[in-house]
Amino acid sequence: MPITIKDIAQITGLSKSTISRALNDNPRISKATIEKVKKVADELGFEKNNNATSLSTSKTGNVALIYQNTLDVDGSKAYIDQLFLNLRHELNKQNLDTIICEATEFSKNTSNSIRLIKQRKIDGLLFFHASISREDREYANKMNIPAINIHFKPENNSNIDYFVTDNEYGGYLAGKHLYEKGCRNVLIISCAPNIGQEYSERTLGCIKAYKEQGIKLSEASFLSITTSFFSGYQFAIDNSGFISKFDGIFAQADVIAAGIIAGLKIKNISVPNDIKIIGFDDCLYSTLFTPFITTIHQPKEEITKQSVKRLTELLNTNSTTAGEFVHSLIKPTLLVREST
Amino acid sequence: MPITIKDIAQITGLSKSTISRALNDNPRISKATIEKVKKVADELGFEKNNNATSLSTSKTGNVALIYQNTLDVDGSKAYIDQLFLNLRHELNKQNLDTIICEATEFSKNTSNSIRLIKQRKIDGLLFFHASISREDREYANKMNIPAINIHFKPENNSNIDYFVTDNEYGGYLAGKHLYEKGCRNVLIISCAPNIGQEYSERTLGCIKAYKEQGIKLSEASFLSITTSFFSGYQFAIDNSGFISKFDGIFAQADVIAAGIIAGLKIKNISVPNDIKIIGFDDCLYSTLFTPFITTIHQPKEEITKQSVKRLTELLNTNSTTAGEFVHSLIKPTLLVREST
DNA sequence: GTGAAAGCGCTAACAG
DNA sequence: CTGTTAGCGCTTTCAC
Repeated sequence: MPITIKDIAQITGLSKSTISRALNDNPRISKATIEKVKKVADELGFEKNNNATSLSTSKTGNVALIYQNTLDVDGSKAYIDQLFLNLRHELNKQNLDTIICEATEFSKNTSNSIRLIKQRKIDGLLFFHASISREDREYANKMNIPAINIHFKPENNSNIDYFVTDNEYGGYLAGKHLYEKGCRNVLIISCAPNIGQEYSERTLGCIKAYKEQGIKLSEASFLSITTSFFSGYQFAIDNSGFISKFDGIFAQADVIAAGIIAGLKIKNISVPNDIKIIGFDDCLYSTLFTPFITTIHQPKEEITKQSVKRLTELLNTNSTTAGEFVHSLIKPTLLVREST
Repeated sequence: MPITIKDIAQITGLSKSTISRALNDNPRISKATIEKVKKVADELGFEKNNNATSLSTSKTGNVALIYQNTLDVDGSKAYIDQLFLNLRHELNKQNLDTIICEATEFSKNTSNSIRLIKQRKIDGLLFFHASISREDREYANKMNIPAINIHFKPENNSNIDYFVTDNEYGGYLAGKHLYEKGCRNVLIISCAPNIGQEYSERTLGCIKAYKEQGIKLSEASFLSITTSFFSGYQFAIDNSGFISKFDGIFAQADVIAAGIIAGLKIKNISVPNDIKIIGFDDCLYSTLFTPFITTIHQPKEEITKQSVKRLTELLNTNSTTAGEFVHSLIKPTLLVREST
């Protein structure tokens, strides 16, 4: 029923191999033949059977997007789905289809990425995951399947490419901005849990910015709360006295910043008049209400663009990542709105 | 390099076909042989080359999840990603991998689902889409590829299975609840745009509930705003006078309900004391702050469970949907919180 | 510049 | 219960 190169061969009076070559723009085939073949193929609405192609070339045109089983779509990770959307769009532009999959098979507790490689369902891997197992990475390397970490720096930096936000620089930008807005006594609110050190790096950056100005931030002003709107809200209400001793807050997630602002409103503490606050992420929470939140924009466009570029390069040149891993920290940017 | 059934054949001294049969639990093979073969396969970490299997069986073990190119992940569709997460999890349980893909290829403006079918990359289709083209549906039917619409009722109901929230019933539940809470003068806020009629159905249900009580809601109290937090917020602030003539609001999306409550707070109108408000969806917006929002819970668990069940049935029995389409309206439930 | 034939790794008659 | 053989639809030597 579905149409094959054999059909095209019969119609054009050429052989199957010529059809195959023509469709692949093989230079040994004459322009005229190529055009003729493609014309017939188009008219018939022909598409190659991908399984047959994959069987002989070992290339599927698919990449896997692997995410954590525990992925929290609400709350802290509000911006992830935009990243995914971007990513699939970029991949599609490169004629790649995306198989999206949890890291492990729950029932058997076995690795989905290893399975996909073994089944020859994919050509490459994109890990959106803070703690990929060593086995997964090593198997991909061994099998010559390009693998890239996006957004999360893997706990063991060594043997995988990654494209990740430069969190320390983001923290630095936040600190510098608060300083420039006149804040001299800053409260730093990190998020828990701190997988992949991203939050401590943000803290570090902020400290650095103040150090440059000769100000040493006190350890007493670093704390950490759960990454949710409500925990920020409740924190502000319960600790308004403590908070009002500061003139600036660096909340390391917009969702927390939004919660805190809402809580402070209840306590009649005005942002940015009484206290300034800067968030991190640039996700939906930063523009829920007024004041819109000044924040550090995660460079998700750059992350997707660069990682897809790297991936397609590796796929096209058939080269391994092994031996020359790209570890890229991508600089986020300051986005000034109303809360500072 | 990768291991094949040929290797297993050599090791066990059996033929390739016996290995193939044993791995597929063919009843003609003895228990003993099956066990032996599987043991060796396990020890070698063998997985079948899916391309080879697909080529001979025409089954890939993949399904496509097709979504609208314009999918808005923030705002109105906050609960979609939970649905997707659920869906992939259910599919994975059935040993199906998910290829996730936009409906059309932007550059060529051509259908991705038709391409995937032609390329033999998938066995079935899940459309998360309000307006699938006729061509897509018809091609799937013609090629005997099961296709199912989830969440959205297709504009032309006829020739595709669907599993969709019973929106009219949801509206009815909302109306009934407001009535029981004493509201006699209700404002209905629909969302724009109203693709797939879902919002007008919610309105209809609410009207019906009041009609049962002998109350005719006035057309003057039906309006429609953009589906975003801020538009709800601004609406409330700009129209607090108008709003306070009512004792209840049915906001047909939680995100709007949340925005309205925030706006009313600014105007010192208290929810639920001065006015009661019920939302729709049960997404992250309904528990951002106090008062937590009473809402209609979209039955996403049931939608995913039922549609995956139907899909796997069709895949396993190799039957067509054609001629006996399942059109399922799944009842949402009332979730009473603090705003009513 | 094009064709014949073998092969990718499985499955499925057919045979015994 | 197991083996032999052909075939799925492409690609790719090798030949001309």
